[in-house]
Amino acid sequence: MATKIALDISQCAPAPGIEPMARDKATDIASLLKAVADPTRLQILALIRQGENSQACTCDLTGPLNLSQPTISHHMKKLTEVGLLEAERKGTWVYYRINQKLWNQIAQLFD
Amino acid sequence: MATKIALDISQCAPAPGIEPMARDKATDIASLLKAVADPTRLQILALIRQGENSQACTCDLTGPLNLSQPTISHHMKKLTEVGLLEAERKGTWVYYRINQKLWNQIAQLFD
DNA sequence: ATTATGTATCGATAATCATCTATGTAGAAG
DNA sequence: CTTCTACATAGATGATTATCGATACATAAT
Repeated sequence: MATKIALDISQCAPAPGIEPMARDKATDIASLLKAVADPTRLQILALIRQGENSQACTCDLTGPLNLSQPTISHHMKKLTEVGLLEAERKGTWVYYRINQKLWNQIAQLFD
Repeated sequence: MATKIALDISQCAPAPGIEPMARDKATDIASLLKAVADPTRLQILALIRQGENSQACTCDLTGPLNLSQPTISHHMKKLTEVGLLEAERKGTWVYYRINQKLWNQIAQLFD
């Protein structure tokens, strides 16, 4: 005798063909966004953008942000590592500029 | 006899009138960006955007992302707390949609 | 050489967080 | 009422990280 199979229509059935964004890509984008997702670094970026020639050195930032020089240096490294800042040494100073191309690419992530 | 004062031109002298972005504002923006700056949540958002009606429920995501249900639930909460996701209950399911207005505002942060 | 200024690195610490298992809650169906 | 499915919450844990003081490195000036 044939057993009746309950056709359970109310099961969660995610679309089988749906593939998530590649984990590597997601991790890369997350690293970039993580660099920006910090209040101090947002303030740093804003200060650089409004600075003369859109650049600034570390010592320009410790005062306004009321943070120690190693802390600022730490943030500059984070932002430079992901390519969002570019550094140029001039004498004792190191000037940081924003990588506009990468900056624009962030905006495009949210189109 | 007048003493000669050394005019030390090579001191770091940040522009005095420069005020940094308000800390509260920076913290708010950082909170929003922190919610997005995670590989799993980026995958979740991408899955929702490519899903039917641009929405998805939790059980649609555990499979493709290979994560436990509580972990997915945790991420949904994070995204909902900052307003990036909106939840609607329909029976046992909870459907999540993206808040397009806020999504667009993120892009405008990088104009 | 020595000193002074700007920057980077090191080591430590406290806080945040992504993930899990276990458990609780809510709605639907028998 | 009991059971099943979907979702949420609690507690624990290991990893990451923002910050600092101390110290090292780099460049310029005396």
